[in-house]
Amino acid sequence: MIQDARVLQDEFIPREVEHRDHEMNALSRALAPVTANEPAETAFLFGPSGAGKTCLARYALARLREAVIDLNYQYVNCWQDYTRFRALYRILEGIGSTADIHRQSTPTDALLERLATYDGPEFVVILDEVDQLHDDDLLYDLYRTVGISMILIANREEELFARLDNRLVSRLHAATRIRFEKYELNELVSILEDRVRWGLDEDVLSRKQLEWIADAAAGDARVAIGILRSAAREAEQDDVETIPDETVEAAIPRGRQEVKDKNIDQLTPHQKVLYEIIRENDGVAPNLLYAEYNERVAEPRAERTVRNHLTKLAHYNLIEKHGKGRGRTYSLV
DNA sequence: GTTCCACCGGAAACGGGGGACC
DNA sequence: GGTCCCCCGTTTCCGGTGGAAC
Repeated sequence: MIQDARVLQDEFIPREVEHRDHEMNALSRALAPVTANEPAETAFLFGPSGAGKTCLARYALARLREAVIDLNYQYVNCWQDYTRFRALYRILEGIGSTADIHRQSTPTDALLERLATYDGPEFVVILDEVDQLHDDDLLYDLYRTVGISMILIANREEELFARLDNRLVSRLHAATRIRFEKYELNELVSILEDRVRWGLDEDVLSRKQLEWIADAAAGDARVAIGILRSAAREAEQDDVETIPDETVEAAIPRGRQEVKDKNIDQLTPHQKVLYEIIRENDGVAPNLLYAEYNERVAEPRAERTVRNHLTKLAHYNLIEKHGKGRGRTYSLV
């Protein structure tokens, strides 16, 4: 059944990217100066999750590396590396320059200094989920650093610009901005067809079944591939030659849940308790939520910290905040 | 329409933990 | 071993907001 499981993984970079020609051309134009050993234009990729932003950025750099012998690049997920220090540390990893840096004693300025003295080949940094950076100074730092080009990725353009200060906004307005839309049904189907062709036995799924999966994924490629992965895994265990409808049907909620579970796994114990309370009490009000949290946890954190945790849960797309002020409630997505 | 106040989130301070240096 | 410095999760403080109550 499964010939190459890698193509069903989220991190997989395909040999060709479909339905993103316009976006790919725009990104390639922005990166083109690198081929002449010049810094690329800053590129800004916006759009909903599962629209192929990260995939396209990685793909474009992979293509670029085929054309340019000397090129360094580094991928930074600002959701995980959200402080200035951590993001800089990750960036320096891209040029193998972190051996003597200690996470709890080296000053951030020392990392900046090291980056400033970098004189290797052109260096492209992908900052994914850039709106999650706690300190926007990092973007200034990188703008000022010679020899570093940036690809910035975020979900919502307006939200990001709203919190940046004017100097940065004017610079970013000059950047190449590339907007991604959700995939259309037929686009998702053809993405799935490719994955089946590259990774599974021939004809294990009918066109109709792929349409079904694509429809359930609602424009999100990550969810679509998650469902496909779940169905293929199940069918492999059952040792069948084609995937029956029942397996596809069962894989739809499971595939969605897998995407969710990946996020839940990254939560801290306190965040997991909050998620659990909201799961059990849909539409819970803040005061009740805090009270219940205090009940369940041995050493509860302050309310302000809890609010930070809730913001995090909302950003992971695990919970939703409804209403404002006294009308605020929390529920699962 | 006005007042009240629960709630939010920014900013700054605090303190734990860990490495460097003497 | 003592002291200093640094990062970072957490806490404290507080002004702004908007729905509820009057």
